[in-house]
Amino acid sequence: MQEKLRNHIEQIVRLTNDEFSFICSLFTTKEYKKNQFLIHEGESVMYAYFVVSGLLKLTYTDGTGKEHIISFAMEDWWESDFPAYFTQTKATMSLQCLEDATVFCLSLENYQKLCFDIPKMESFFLKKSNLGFIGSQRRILSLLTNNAKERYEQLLILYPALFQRVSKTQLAAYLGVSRETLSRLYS
Amino acid sequence: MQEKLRNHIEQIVRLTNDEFSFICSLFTTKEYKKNQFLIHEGESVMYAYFVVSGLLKLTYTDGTGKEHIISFAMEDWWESDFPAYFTQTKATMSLQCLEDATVFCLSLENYQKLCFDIPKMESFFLKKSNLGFIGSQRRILSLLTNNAKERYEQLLILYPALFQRVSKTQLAAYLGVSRETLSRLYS
DNA sequence: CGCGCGATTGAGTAATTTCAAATCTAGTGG
DNA sequence: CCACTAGATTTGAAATTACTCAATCGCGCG
Repeated sequence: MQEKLRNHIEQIVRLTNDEFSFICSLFTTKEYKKNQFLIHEGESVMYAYFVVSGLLKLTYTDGTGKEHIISFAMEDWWESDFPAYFTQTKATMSLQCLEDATVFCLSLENYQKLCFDIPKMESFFLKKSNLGFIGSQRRILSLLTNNAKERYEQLLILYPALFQRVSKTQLAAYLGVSRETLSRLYS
Repeated sequence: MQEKLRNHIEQIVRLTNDEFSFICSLFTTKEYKKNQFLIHEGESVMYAYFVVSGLLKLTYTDGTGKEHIISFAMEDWWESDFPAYFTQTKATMSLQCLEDATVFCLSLENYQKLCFDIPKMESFFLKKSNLGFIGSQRRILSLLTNNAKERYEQLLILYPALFQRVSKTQLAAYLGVSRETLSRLYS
């Protein structure tokens, strides 16, 4: 199972067996059931998570109680409430399972140790972070530029797998429209 | 003038004089006048820019000719069409001066050299990238959660300086509403 | 003075939301 | 095999919000 993480990292930097053993020693493994929370709004954020299997959603609940989905996290994705993780403050978002999931957990302390002890891992995280930033900008652009229907179709092209796995209600919360409007779109 | 860059970097990592001299040797300086383009859609993206002074906007023009502002870049900000910069492909965005500007230019080659030769700079860029990612996520959340009026007020709180420097038309293009709608908001 | 640019206002139109009701679907137990 | 239920999805209709297009206003500058 650790091999999944290794393959993932080695798509960007090469690792020796010793290095990878060390890396593994800094992660713990956890299993969650559908609907369980990995991060609960208002509580401390202990870990960043690497998703081995399953599907998560990162959400924010606004003042009126409406839930918005900042991102989905599937296999091979990293996810956390990063603002809270990096600053060690309370979560403003929640991270919850849409399917049973297995994740590797990395504490901030171990993240820093990883960066410090294995410079290659710092390169790895830098690349990942840049890609994450670029992805977020693409999403901003999509929200600014496209209407709900176009956003829906873009998402369908970008992540076709999602449509088998999440309800339209969840997709609507990601796209930023009401589920009724989304339902009326594909006519 | 280089001191601005040094201060900026040293807010995150400490530098020796030698290190900083080397860093400086990898940047070139350029001056632009208001309305000039640093990056033009469809052309190659040679540099990432550190803004010494002035104000830039990163824009995307959609199929109907409407311009959307992905971000403003003021003093001490890094900006580029990063997707095109990192992959050395043609720009899909444009970077243009809203005010006369002085920038330091960093080629991708020199960026990589910087990361490779001075690991501290890799740490610096990782931290910056994480902050950029977090900022983008905040913006996504704001677009999903808040209506135009709330977004306007948040922006006002976050970057009060912008309001002295940018026309309402530009602000509207950033907030994702028409300038007429923005005009009607603050009643 | 008059031009040009940005900001504002008005009126009609289009898109989206909200709330409520109806329909569909998968799983359960009889 | 069928009835039943919970959850998700769809539909309807009214209300709200934002957009477009056009006209007007305000101001600085040659």
